[in-house]
Amino acid sequence: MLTNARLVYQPHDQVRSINAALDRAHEICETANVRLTATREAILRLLWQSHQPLGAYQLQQQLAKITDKPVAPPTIYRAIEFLIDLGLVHRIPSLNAFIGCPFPSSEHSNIFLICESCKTVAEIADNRVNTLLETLSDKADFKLKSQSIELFGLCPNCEPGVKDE
Amino acid sequence: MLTNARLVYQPHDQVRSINAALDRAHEICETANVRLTATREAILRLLWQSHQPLGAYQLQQQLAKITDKPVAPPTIYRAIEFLIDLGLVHRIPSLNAFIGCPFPSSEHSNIFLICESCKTVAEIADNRVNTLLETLSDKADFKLKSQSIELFGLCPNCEPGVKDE
DNA sequence: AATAATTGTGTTATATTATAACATACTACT
DNA sequence: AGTAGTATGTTATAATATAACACAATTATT
Repeated sequence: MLTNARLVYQPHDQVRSINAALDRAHEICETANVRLTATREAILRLLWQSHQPLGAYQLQQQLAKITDKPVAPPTIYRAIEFLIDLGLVHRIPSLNAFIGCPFPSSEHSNIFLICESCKTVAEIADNRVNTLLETLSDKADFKLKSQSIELFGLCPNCEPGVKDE
Repeated sequence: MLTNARLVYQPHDQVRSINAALDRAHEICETANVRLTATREAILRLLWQSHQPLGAYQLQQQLAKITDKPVAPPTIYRAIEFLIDLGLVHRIPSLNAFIGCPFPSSEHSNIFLICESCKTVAEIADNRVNTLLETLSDKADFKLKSQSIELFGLCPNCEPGVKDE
């Protein structure tokens, strides 16, 4: 099981992990022979900085603060689409919002743990889930291509009494 | 495994199954002591008639054809909310659309098989998925409450060559 | 280096989905 | 019939997303 749950739920060295992730993103773009432009990188950084998923218009506002050159929705959506295609960002359909992917290289289908209280989203990838869903799809004669799995509940920081070990 | 895949993917006696389902819906409402009004029933019927999920504004259009008394969006959304609360209808977040639930009494979490070609949606409920997702949530110290599982791919009618047995 | 081809962004307008707020009507109970 | 609760009507608008076309930047080609 691959997950960023610990990172998301506990304090850690954000700056370092984001810089490492951005380096990784640049590599990925170089390999794919596409450009991680300033706008795209800025949006990716904003998404990685936030453990809450951000909507397109929230990204627009936050960008405006940084660059003081306001950017219109189409640009935001185009950048998001670009990042999603590379697997660097995911869309959370039930929230109409986007979140940075912590392990972009993985081909696993991703499972999102969405905290209904603090809105934090952690991510899990697990092969058994994929296998099981494949099996079920087969039984229904359904040719599975991709999937979106969203789990709603309470993260350890919001679930009272359980956190201490 | 509980599923309506066969019903959805193959021709069958629609009228009869819808009437049976509507009877069932009336029972459920009576038990819950709530009212299945004309508008609510009409929307439920439309959703059950369609194997494709319908958006709120599609429902509005279709209602207009039947009743020639046009209904505004808030009414549509209110009816949908009512039906969702009773478990008679589900929202498909990635499509911003709604679909009738074939086995409303079940407490199982539902898995949607969304055909990317014909947009037909079948539904599966399977306990092993629930169990597995529970286990994974536990490991991440996440208190699971509900879930949305959407599978994208091709239904047997759209997947070339596979259908015949 | 100049030009063409490709890719990315700006800009305007608008489509699509969803809800807020308040008024009116309907239903069930006493 | 009167009243409380529930449901719908109505108007306006919020929030999310995209179409269409112009312009700019980057890369490739000669």
